Amino acid sequence: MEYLLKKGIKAALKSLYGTDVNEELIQIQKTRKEFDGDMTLVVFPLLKTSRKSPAETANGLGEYLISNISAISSFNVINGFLNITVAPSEWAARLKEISAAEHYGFREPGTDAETVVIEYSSPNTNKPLHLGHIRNNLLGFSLSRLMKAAGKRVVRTNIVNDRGIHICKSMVAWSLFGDGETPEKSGKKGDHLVGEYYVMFDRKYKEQMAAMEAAGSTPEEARDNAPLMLAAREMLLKWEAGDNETMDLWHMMNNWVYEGFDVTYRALGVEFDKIYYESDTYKTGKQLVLDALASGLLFRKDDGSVWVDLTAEKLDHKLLLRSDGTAVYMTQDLGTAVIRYNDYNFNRHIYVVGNEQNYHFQVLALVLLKMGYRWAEGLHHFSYGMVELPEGRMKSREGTVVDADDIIDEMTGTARVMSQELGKLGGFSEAEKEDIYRKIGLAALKYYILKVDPRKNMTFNPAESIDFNGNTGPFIQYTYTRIKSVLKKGQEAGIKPGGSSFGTAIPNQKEINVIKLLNDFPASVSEAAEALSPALIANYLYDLAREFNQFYHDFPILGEENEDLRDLRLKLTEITGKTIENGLWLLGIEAPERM
RNA sequence: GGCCCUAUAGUUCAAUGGAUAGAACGCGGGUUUCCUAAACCUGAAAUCCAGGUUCGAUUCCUGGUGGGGCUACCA
Repeated sequence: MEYLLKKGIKAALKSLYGTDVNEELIQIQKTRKEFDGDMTLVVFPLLKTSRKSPAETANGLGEYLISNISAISSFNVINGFLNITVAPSEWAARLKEISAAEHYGFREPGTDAETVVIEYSSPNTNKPLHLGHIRNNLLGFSLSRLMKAAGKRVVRTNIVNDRGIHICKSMVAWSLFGDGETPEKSGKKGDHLVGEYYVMFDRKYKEQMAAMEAAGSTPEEARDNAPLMLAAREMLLKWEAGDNETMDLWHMMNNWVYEGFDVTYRALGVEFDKIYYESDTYKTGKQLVLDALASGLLFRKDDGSVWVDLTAEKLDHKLLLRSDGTAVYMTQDLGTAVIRYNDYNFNRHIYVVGNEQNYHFQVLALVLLKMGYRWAEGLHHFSYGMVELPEGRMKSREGTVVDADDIIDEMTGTARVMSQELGKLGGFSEAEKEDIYRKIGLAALKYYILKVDPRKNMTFNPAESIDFNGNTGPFIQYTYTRIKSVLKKGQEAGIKPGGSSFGTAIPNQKEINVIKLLNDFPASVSEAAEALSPALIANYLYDLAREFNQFYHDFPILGEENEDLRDLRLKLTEITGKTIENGLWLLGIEAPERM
């Protein structure tokens, strides 16, 4: 419709002023609610062409459009804005078209579809997932669905940071103080158990340092020579040497963690197609670095460490291999990227990683390009802001971390309390009720996080918990369940939408408002996929749910006597339901039948 | 010090360079004979400061100020 209007305006300008105007000057936007009309042309950019006042120009164009385009029923001019009204019957026709398209808004991947690899989650195996990981997982998962809906071939991956000194720390602490504790014996979730030993390491290490300093050591000596640190370093060396006992311990503890992570991932509803482990990729990275060094692309310092010089790119020197030849983070990521390219031949690779690593990913792409990998141009760091608490940043050392499992439980619990207060779940079994509470609680959590512009830091206040009213996930779910309920009642009453006369009724303004939004859905999906922004979908859904509720509140649907009108409204309801369902799917939020 | 991100009602979030800056929570009023009141209606309340570009700036540019991040032989 917008395209039609644009064409019409171009023709109007040609006919009125005899000029072909650059399309960029024809700015069409949605008419703001407080004015009459559906679409608005901003006439200011056209004044140079018309050489007339804004009002005259707008009126001239309006007259032309109204007599040349039948779909346009009227226009008005305010302050240089030409508000154009599309005939209501035209909107009814649009609704009919929309209802005819089964999966409108979602595209099937063609044979020439881009392959997009999306890496997200990327946990360390020394501690449980926290609130920051939740934002990461939700964004990554939703992005993968957006990409899929936009017709891309999507590979969802996860890289597990399963090696390094930090992993050895929890292994050392468990060996020394664990007394054979296991998840089974303690009843603790595996990742939480391992996390406790990581924290214990840090605490005991600090005690040792304090004792050494009290005995006359300098802080540096204490830091480097505390028995626990020596033990952790020794264990890392043993690990790299493949020592059997160490490897067994490592496997055992990592498996505890993976079992714990799986529970959290399942609760969050996120999935992966392929999981990579740094313990598998770091060697490839090392080899890449050594090859590049041999080709003279890198340089070695006197102490034997290997560096890349990025001063030409306005960055500095970056370490790629330690003086003892071991790999660093960058080394592993180089290896992982190359392995992934070999695995999937991707066109694009999206890394969902926090913005504190902007520099890291800038360097990663540059180093790969320097090594001659042209595909590195397709690497994209999807950089999101941190989740802060009202007291400030979460710090694991200070114990101000919000645990992912805890927050999920808390949200479900809040949903349970709210639901029971409303008391609308009569006739459901306990298990069914729990399932609904879980869906609602998670929707609240997911929506709360996804509706925010990913680039921005966001504040999460666990004490106040999350709203279930207003611009929230449960509000959208609620709207969906109302729709389901109406459709069901209609069915029971034998009212079938879409009879032969469907499309003859003329929608009122509130109905048109809903139709307009439904009409926008496909564009919103591709826009959100383009902009990598689940927040756009979230806000779209809220608009739609609100607009629908306003219509729903004022007009009867099943009780409407006029069959054509009832048909229109039922169809409108049905399509809104489908659209909300699709939109929620994009956000990874479940749509309950009842709540 | 250098580099990057960010600043909007009391709070949490919106706004392709366009009209009177939208919502939600909270606060103040209302609306249930009717398909779900987790709803609907309604009131008060905001663009960090100073310049610049533009017919027009919350948006773009410059300079301040505040907040955050990076600048590790941690990951």
